Amino acid sequence: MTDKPFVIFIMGPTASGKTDLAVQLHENIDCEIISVDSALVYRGMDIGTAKPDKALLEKVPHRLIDICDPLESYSAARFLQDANEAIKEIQEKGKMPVLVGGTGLYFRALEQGLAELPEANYRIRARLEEEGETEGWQSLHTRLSQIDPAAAARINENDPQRIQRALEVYEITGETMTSLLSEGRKQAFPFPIKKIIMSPEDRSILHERVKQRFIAMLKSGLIEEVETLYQRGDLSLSLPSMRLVGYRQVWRYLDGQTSYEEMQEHAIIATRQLAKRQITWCRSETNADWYDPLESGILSKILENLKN
RNA sequence: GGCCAGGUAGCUCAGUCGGUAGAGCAGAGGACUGAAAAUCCUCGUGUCGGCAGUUCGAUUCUGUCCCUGGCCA
Repeated sequence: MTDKPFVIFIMGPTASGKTDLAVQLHENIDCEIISVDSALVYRGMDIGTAKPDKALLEKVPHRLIDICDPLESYSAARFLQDANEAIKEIQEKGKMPVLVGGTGLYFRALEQGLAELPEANYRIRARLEEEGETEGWQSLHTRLSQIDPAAAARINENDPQRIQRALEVYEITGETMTSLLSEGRKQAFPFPIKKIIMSPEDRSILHERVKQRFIAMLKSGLIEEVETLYQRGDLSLSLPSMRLVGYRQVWRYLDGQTSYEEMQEHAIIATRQLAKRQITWCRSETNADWYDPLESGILSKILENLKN
């Protein structure tokens, strides 16, 4: 429909109807879909991540779904590489890439690039983790403030994950995170982007959808899905995959730490909070067109919009 | 019907030896560079169940009524 190789981003909170829109676009324009969602990459985690079902994926393939085992951890950097590759392939076929998902960091990494930082080193992380547990994270924060005062000022002393990362970067490279970041982001996105944000105007509607969706997940066998993962024996709550909204709560329930009712309530709450964070991320997007999924005739508006 | 324990923020509760009250959770806003569905930060006025009494002053003490739970009939 156009000669310019632009791409479409469809962003928005969980349960907002992003996937439906992507599928509708697929029916109307010559495009292929790339998932931008850190949760959909894991194999065997279908119900709890509200992944499009097999039949739909058959009809409308999504890239970057089911690409790693729950034992692995995916990352923004891997996404950047995978997504760029997928975009290239799709464009070579003369089609338009449509990227749809809820992971703000991945969209931003793709659009603006990432700085040249070292990749995670799990040996160092494990050691820092242990030091954090025994000495207290405040103590590691103090250590960071001696190495990289600017990073320590930016990172809250209660934020173990970022303290750990900043120390890790220094241990691997001998350079501070601040100085590496100051060199700037590499490989910014070379194509024009059409950003579409799907988000209900009325938050309470999103809350209700989240609740109904989780109840439906339980009915379709979420407990059994998590039980299969639980019984593998090699997974644990410390893994990113098992910390996902819903999985974490069901895992604790299977572990006997919470009742069924608590599990359900906590999972719904965690999903609401996720949606809120995703909306916060969307608000900081520039040049985005916002649509309310409850509004009628969105598709034709968007198709019209894409012509310009 | 009698006795006992309660009625304080959306929820669970703390507290005020009488000077109109604060935690956790929820919720809202924000941050975000190889874990991001992660990890953090900020934000607390509510007829202290109703009415009356004592008092300069009552959410706090007294009386009474209403409601909830428990025990006894």
